[in-house]
Parts: sequence; C-alpha cells; structure tokens
Amino acid sequence: MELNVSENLNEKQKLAVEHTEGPLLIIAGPGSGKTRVITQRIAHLIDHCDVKPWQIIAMTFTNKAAREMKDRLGTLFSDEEQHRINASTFHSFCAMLLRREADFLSLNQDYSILDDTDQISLLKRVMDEVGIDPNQWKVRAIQSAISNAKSKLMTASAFRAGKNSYFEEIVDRVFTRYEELVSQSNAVDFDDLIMNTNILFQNHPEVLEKYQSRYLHIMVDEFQDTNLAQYQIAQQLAGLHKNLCVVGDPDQSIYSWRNADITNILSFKKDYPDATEISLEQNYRSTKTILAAAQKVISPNQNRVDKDLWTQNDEGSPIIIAEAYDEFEEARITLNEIQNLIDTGICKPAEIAIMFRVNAQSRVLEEACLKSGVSYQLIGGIRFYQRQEVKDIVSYLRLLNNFNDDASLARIINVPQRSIGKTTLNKLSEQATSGGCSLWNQIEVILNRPDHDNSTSFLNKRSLNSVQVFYNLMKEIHDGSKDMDLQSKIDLVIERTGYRDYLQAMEHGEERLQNLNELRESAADFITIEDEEGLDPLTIFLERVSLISDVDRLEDHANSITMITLHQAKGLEYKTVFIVGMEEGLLPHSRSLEHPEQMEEERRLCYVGLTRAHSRLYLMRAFRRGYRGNYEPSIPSRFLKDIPSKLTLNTGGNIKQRVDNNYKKAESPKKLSSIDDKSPYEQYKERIRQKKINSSKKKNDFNPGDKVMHDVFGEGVVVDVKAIPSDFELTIAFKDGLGIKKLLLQLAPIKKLNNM
DNA sequence: AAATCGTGGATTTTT
DNA sequence: TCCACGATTT
Repeated sequence: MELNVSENLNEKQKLAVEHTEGPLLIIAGPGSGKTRVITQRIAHLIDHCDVKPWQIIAMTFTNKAAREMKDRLGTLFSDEEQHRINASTFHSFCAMLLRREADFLSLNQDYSILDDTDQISLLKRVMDEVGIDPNQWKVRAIQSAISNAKSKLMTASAFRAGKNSYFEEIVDRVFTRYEELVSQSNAVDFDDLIMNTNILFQNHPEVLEKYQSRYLHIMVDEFQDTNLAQYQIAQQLAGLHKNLCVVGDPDQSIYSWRNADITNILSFKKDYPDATEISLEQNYRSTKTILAAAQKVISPNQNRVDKDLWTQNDEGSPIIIAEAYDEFEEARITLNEIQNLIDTGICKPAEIAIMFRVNAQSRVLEEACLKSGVSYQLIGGIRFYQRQEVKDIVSYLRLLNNFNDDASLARIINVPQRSIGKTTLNKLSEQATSGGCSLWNQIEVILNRPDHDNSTSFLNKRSLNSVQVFYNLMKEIHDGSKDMDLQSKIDLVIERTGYRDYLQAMEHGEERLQNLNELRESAADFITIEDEEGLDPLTIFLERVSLISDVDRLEDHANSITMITLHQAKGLEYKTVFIVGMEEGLLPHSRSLEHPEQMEEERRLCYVGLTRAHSRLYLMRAFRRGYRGNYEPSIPSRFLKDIPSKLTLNTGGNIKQRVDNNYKKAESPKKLSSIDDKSPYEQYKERIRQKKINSSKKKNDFNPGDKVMHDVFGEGVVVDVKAIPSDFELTIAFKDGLGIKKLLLQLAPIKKLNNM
C-alpha cells in the first residue's frame, strides 16, 4: 500500500514522520495530532523503509490507546499486518515477555498478577507476621514506599542497603518478607512486571539481545508519565539500533504521585545527545479562545519550557464561567445546560464530558443526571474488576490457574461461607509461614497426614472437614474444567461454588449477577493473539483482566455523556467540556496548597482538562460546598484568575443569561458577580464579619409568605422560618424551577420585596 | 459466625 | 459526615 505521508501533515509533523534513523524526541502539545504522527510514522517505516510490522513496538499509556493505534493502523493495512504490530502498555508487554521467558526466572508461566488490593492484603499479613502495628504505620505508606523503590529499580536488598530513616527501617522489614511471599505465591505485582523484565535483561544478555535485534523501532507515547524502570526497558530494547522515539508533553505530566518521572525527558536529551527534537505546536483541537486560556493557566509554572502553541481554528465562543450556590445547584445548572445543548442539537451526548478533580464530586452529578433523564457513563468510582463479586470470581479463576496464589485463596476460601473462619485461616497461614510454603500446599500437607484426626493436627476435626470439602471442590472444578472453554469454566465456578445462590440471597443480588454476566461476556469474545500461542487461555484472560483499566472500558459512541476525573481525561477530547468544582481546595486540591511542586502539577492537571475541549468550555464553581458533613466557603480557583476576562463570559449564577445559543460574547456582559472585582468569598467574609458584630442581636423580619429577592437566585417566596442558635433558617421557594432552598438569614444575600 | 461498636481516614489510581 | 475495617461482643 502506498501512502502519501506529506499530505495532511504540517511541516513539523512531516519531519517527525520522516525521521526514521536514530533517537527522536517529539514534544507534542495538546491536540497537536500526536497520535496521527505516531501512526503515520509507523506506516512510513513499513512502506518506505522496508521495516516489518513486527519489528516495531509502540508503548502506550493505556490499553485503549493501544487499541486505537491498532485500529488506526488497521485502516492503512490489512488485518493480518495490523495484528502483528506491537502496540501495548509497558505492563502488558512485560507481562507477556516474562511468560515467554519464564524459564529464566523463578516464576512459572502461569504466574498471577497482584493488584492493588491483593498487595494491601499481603502487606497486612506481613506486617502482622513481623509485628508492625498497622495503626502506627500505614499500609498505604509502606506500599507506596515499596512501589517507589521498584519503579526506581531498587530491589529489597538495595533498599535495605540504602535505608536512611526509621520509616525506611520499618519498610525494609516488610519489603523483604513481602517479596518472599509474593514469589512463593508464584506471583508478581505491577511494579515487578517492569522490574523483573529489567533484571531479566541484566542477568541474561542473550534474552535482551533477542529482543534488541527483533525490534528495530521503539516508540513510547506519553513519555512524560513513564518512570525510570519503564524508560530503562525502552532504552535497553533500543540498545542495538538506537531507534528510540519518545513522544510527550511535560506540561501534561500529572502522575508524579505514581512515580512517573518528569525528568525522563531531560535524561533522554542527556542520554542521547545526538537526538533530534521536534516540537509540535500547532493545535488542531481547540478554539483560539480555549487554547489561549489554557496557555494562561499553564504559563505561571516555573518549572517548564515555554511552548508557542497556536491554532488556525476559529476564535470560538467565550469560556462560560458560572457560579452556583452549592454543589447541588452546580450539578443542576450543569445538567440544565447539557439538556439545552442536546435538545437544541448543538451537541450529541457523546460529545459532552463533565470533569472533576475527585470522585466524590460525581455523586451529586449522577443524581442530577438521573433527575434530568440524561444518560451517562461514569468512569471510576468503584472499578469494575474491583467489585466484590467480580473480584471473587476472578480470585477463584486465579486460584484454579495457580494454586499457590495465596491472596486469591485467602479471599475466597470462605466465600460463600464454608465454616472456614478467621481462626482456621490464621492457623493455616502460620503453618504455611513456618513451612515456607503456600496456603494451598499447606492444606495438602495437612490433608495428606494419615493421622490428621488426632491431636497432632493443628486444626480441630470440624475445621479440618470444612477444609477438606473446600479442597475437594477446587480439585473437582479444576480437573473437571480442563477441556472447557473460558466461559464454561466461569459458569462452572459460579454454579459449583454456590456463588450464584449466595448472590441471589443478598440484596442487589440481581445487579451483582449482572456484573458477573458482564465478566462472562468479556470472556466470550476473548481471543488470544499470535504471541500468546501455547499459553493457557485462562492465564492470558486473567492477565488481561489484571492489566485492564477503567478508561479502557469507556465507550466512544455510547448515547450518553461522560463523567470522568481530570486524570482519566488525559488523552481524550470532547466537543464540550464542563469542569466542575473550580475552587481552591479542590482544583488546586488542598493537599497541594503548601507544596509548590504539587501545585505545579495541579496547574498541569487543570491545563489537561481545559485542553480536552474542542469548542465549548464551561468552568463551574459553587459558592459553598459540603465537605465532610459541614459546609465550607469556597474561594474561586486561582486558575480562574489566570484566564483573562476577555476570554470568558462570567454568568454568575445565572447561566441562562448567555446571549444566544452561539454564545456570542456580549459587548459588556452584565455581571452578577465576578471574580475580577469583589469575589463571592469576599462577600461571604463580609457577611461573616457582620454576623459576628450583630451576633444574635439581629432580628428576623421575614415571615412565611413574604416575597424576597436573592442576589443569585432571583425572586422567591418564604415558605418557612425556623429559629436556630444565633440565626434563622429560611426556607424559600424560588422561581424559574430553581426549587426550594434552605438559607441562613444572616448569610443569604436576600432582600425583602415590597408588596405591591 | 454474625452482630455490634469504635476508630480513623477521607486526591488523583495508566498498570 | 460517612464509610470501611478491625476489635469486641453474644
């Protein structure tokens, strides 16, 4: 197939596509056609440089990105060729590599991959074992220290050698034992996938050489969010041919808290002084207005190199800034506007996204969606594969795949209840520890002891019997399902373990069964690819399940709007974007307020959010927001102040005030309130001050039936007046479908309307 | 083994 | 405030 690459590409893009020899660094601003460049570059290599598809590997950030890349290439090549192009995440790539090279490792081919929760439970078990008080030392902190070490390629013994504080002393004690347990379980954690691959390359140069010679070209997308261990993999793979192409944008680095190392970009320049650097600065996604606003938000960061982003796109409409009274009204205004956009045909639901900083914000929005009948996809919250019932069944499957998987065994041995309680499990666990074997092995040892019914046994007769029943059940399912396809295996597990009955007996049982059905479905259309031949499909299925993310499950063309965290939104784009909670403490998040580096990351996060939008951007905030039970005043986000007012239309609380459906900016928009002059927070403080002065002296002169005027909500009628300590709570019904609100007399910006 | 009580913690979460 | 988890009770 012949491709004319120069067509539809700008000069810089063309340079990037046609640079085929030696290291290449592409700095790709948002919306700069990065994915197109990567795919065209692959196409170019194949068409013009005699490179075979299987000699190229592209590392992506998510499975979704990998799939999309393959899809795009699919339109350029035949299916067969497309399949042979290697696009995957670092983790998937390493997982597969470790399976194929398992002979070189102390792992079996069918090893399990521990997820976050498995890790936590193993760590707890270790802490208990080595006598570390979980109240004094947080499991999460230890987990993160271990993960951090591994992403810097530090083994447990290296960590021990370098420990430098009491906390690290504690971590060290857990780390070593944790590693033992993991490897005894024939398992690895996420970080191990990357680290073990590095170690394998180091210990077995012949293995590395095999891959080095196979892969002529290595590409890494979202390079700003890789960690050192991942970068090393890429470097080593490219060690022979030096054709390493990395693509990233330092301004979009938002995962430093997951050990992503923004300095990888600097290291790259140092490691490859002869590297070509190309900066893609033309934006094809957003309006001039949105792009300008985004640049204003990102530019205060000290720690960055300025880019000169530009676009030929239209000026577009102003960015709508709206203030709501509280998070409920924020949600309602947002959904009203969304309904408007949909009803008027301006946007299809799939073109709209609501983005937020923390998942907790999604609940109110969900409710507003339900109320207004707008269907939505919510990403995150409780992740699909972390749902109890899904995780349980997956644990069964993992156990059947690898009986040494202690984490899975411990999870399901008593689910549904089999009278194998904590005491029994603890005893088993103790014995396994002293015997240096897995729980399953320990069970076999006990059951095979001829005298297991007398006092030398560690378990009483009843428990022993229950364990025997469990053991037999697992054996039976395992042996009986050997030749079954995946879906039948899952069915067998659900039925024979009694899990179906167990679910049906509980509330929301149907819903949970529905989730299991979804799991079955995913097994039904599960296909293995060429590279995975010879491996048990169950092993591969479990691997995919472990390595899948929520964003991967996002459906592109569903007839629903998308609700998503700002982090998850990276790499996505929507015609219309609402960012809710543009407030100090939320965006930027309160945890970053005292840490300049984290504050810069919050800024980048905001930047990522803004640049997701094509043509319509709404920045929403609430005047007051519920936080852990009590309400706190909300200060408008500092990022709002960074956007020049000429780019925005500040609607105050009344979004209906927008001029028309095209949002043509009014000559001098009438501002109900503006963050440029007196902010609501100032007004709020003023009222607090007055409240303090007047204290309870102020008398209520509102009575039910009175007409009132509210600065934000407009006209309303007092429904009820209730005296509360040092104030009065007014219940007021507002016009225009704004509903009934409860307001505090001394805080609410209301005036009594004279009766006509 | 289930039910109840109490305490602590509450960003983001590619894999 | 609200939830989850662990400890304690029955």
